[in-house]
Amino acid sequence: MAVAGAGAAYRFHPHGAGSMAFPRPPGSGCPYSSGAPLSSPAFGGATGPGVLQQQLDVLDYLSDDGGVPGTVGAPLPVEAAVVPDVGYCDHTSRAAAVAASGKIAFRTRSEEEILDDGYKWRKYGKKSVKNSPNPRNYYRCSTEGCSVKKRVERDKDDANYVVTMYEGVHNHASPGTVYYASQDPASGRFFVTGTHHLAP
DNA sequence: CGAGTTTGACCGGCGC
DNA sequence: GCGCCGGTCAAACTCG
Repeated sequence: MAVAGAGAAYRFHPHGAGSMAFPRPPGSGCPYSSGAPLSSPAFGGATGPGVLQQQLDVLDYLSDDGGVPGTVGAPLPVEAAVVPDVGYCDHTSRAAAVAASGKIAFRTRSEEEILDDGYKWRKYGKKSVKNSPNPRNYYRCSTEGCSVKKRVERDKDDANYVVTMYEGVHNHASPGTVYYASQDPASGRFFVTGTHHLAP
């Protein structure tokens, strides 16, 4: 896919989508590779003003039905459920389907299982699942009227990674967290280079 | 005391 | 039809 090379940054804004025109037709090109929202040059690992460097340093796009890594996909982890413009850097129909369904999964290298994505989540269940030694945790957006859910579990192959699956689209504004990511041209994987918590 | 978490029970979907 | 499994519910519990 036509993604800019190392250091090219993706800027994800929870409210940046403007309208909720979702989804954009696949194949219309990656809005990020064309430059628009990610013209922020402060990336490539640099921590710009207001950017909080966090421990999330690796992202892996996963499918929504089993977490098969490797597909170069939406570089949008946390904001995926918020910004409909997710998944368009992935030109596979599968990823488009994932985006269209409001489901997205990704893998994050983090010590923390709960990533601060700007929303408030309420845990409603925990279950150990087959084929994984780690339990899966179930969360619901605690905002009244919002039915977005997410599942969080440790990667069965590498406990250093947390697999998060979002389902649904928030119907409300979030306190706001902007995620910055860039892609490693060698591996094709996306890296979170920083986050920016917006003022409420 | 209210909000959030824990945890066992329950339910529905799916494969055999 | 049956059993397994993932997802959800809800009562009890914890914490601030």
